[in-house]
Amino acid sequence: MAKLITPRSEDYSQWYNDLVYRAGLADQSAVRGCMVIKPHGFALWENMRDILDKMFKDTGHVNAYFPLFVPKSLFEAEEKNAEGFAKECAVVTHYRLKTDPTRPGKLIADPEAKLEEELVVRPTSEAIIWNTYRDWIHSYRDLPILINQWANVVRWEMRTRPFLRTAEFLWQEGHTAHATKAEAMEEALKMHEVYTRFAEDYMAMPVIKGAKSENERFAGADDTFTIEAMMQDGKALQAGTSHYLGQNFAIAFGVKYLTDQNKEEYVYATSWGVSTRLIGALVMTHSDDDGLVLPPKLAPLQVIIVPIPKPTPEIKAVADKLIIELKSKGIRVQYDQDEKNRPGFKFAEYELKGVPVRIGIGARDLEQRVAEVARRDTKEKQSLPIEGLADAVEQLLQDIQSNLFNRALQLRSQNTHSVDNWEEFVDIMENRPGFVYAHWDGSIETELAIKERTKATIRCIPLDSKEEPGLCIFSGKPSNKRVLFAKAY
RNA sequence: CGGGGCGUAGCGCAGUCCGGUUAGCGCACCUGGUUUGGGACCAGGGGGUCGAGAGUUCGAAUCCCUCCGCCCCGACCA
Repeated sequence: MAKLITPRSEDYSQWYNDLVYRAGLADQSAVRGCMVIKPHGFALWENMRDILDKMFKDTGHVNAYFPLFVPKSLFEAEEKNAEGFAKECAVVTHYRLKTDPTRPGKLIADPEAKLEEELVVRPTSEAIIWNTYRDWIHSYRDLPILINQWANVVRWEMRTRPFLRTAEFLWQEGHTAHATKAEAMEEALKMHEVYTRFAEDYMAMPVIKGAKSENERFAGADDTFTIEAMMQDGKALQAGTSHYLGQNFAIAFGVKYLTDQNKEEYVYATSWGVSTRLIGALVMTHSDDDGLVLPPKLAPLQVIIVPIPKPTPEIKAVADKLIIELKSKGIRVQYDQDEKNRPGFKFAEYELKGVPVRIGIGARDLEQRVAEVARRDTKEKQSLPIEGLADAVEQLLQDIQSNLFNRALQLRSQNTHSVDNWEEFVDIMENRPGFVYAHWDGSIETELAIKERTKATIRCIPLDSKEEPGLCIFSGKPSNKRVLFAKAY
């Protein structure tokens, strides 16, 4: 049978594309830049969404929903935000179609039905939300407001890649309002921490926590906190951001409240989001040439039981009992009843889909009361007694989860360097992409010059980076700490 | 928007340069049979406005013109 997936070593980005389509995560759509998220991909997103949603609720947030369309006049209110997103906005100009008088059967936007005010399809919702918050907030007693929304947004990108960058994507966006700067900053950092925990504990994806440089900051934010992950090709992927917005939006939309001293003050804001991009991150962190490798905590299906060579009543009886035990432990498991395909085909198929554990049961196994247990991450197989198998599988799933994290962490360490001279910096970026900790003089000019020459950008100023006197890798000017450089997705 | 590539069955492709019966192959699909511990085999079968439009010609997947779409690389970006 022909190889379905381009090997990573041959062409990493083709490998990624092949995988996304072959594993049934997504399909191309009739709309340029937009994809169809197929059931397997959406199941992953649902698992992510459910876990994140619980984490948000546990930190005091509630969900709401705001409109897809933003009147242009609102959109332009916060200037930096508007400017930052303006060049990638889809705009609704008409509200009706009519048949084309010159081409029968064809439709045109009805020139009589031009909108008086054009509507921007939200690239993010700060504008519409802060316009609403103005009406909701009058007193310190109305604060804080801790709202999240699950939504789609549109950013008209020139070049798109499935999950990593699409014109329309699904995400969540938290928008909070606070009485004080300290409280808003605390919120921004708290959600940054939530994202970190989600990435590391659930996605098994180690991340570097840091602040964005001014140049890379969210348009309209005073501070942007990011989690940056390393993909298998050594490139960085921004996996989630949390913004301290200061009073920028409050001022732009006139959102003021009275303090307990009856003094009028502007509100402080945060916003934070992660998107379906995380699915791309997941794929590029763990998967291999045989297909997806999914962390058990997020895998739509955690255990598949394959009868060998095909279903029999005897195997089914054993499988049914095992399924009851596994399900009672909250494990997502299925028994493959299909008679058409042979075991080898099924093995390949479940590996492609990333199912963490496969249990093979055949007549030989039944005689000895054992089953063949195969783990997706290492491809190791072992024969284990059916007695107590559920416990062993539960343990194995945990092992896989932590092995994936450790493996990713190891890959990151191997490709992370501390660099003090420009030649070495250039050599790494050109020949063995990875994370580079280097001194930077803090200026935008230097940052842009480095990007120009090497394509590497400052991914973040790590929160835990130590004060350490040094000289800027590019300008030679003094610097007091290292920042994280990498080529980025 | 620049540079490259590609549109022929659900998918992957050959055929196009040099026009010529009924447009072909692999995978997938359907039927029957034999198989079955790592992507089975045999036999039979279904499926095509050859991206669209216009043109040249006795005759166009093939030549000319126009248009549309997609993919990759670059600029932009979560």
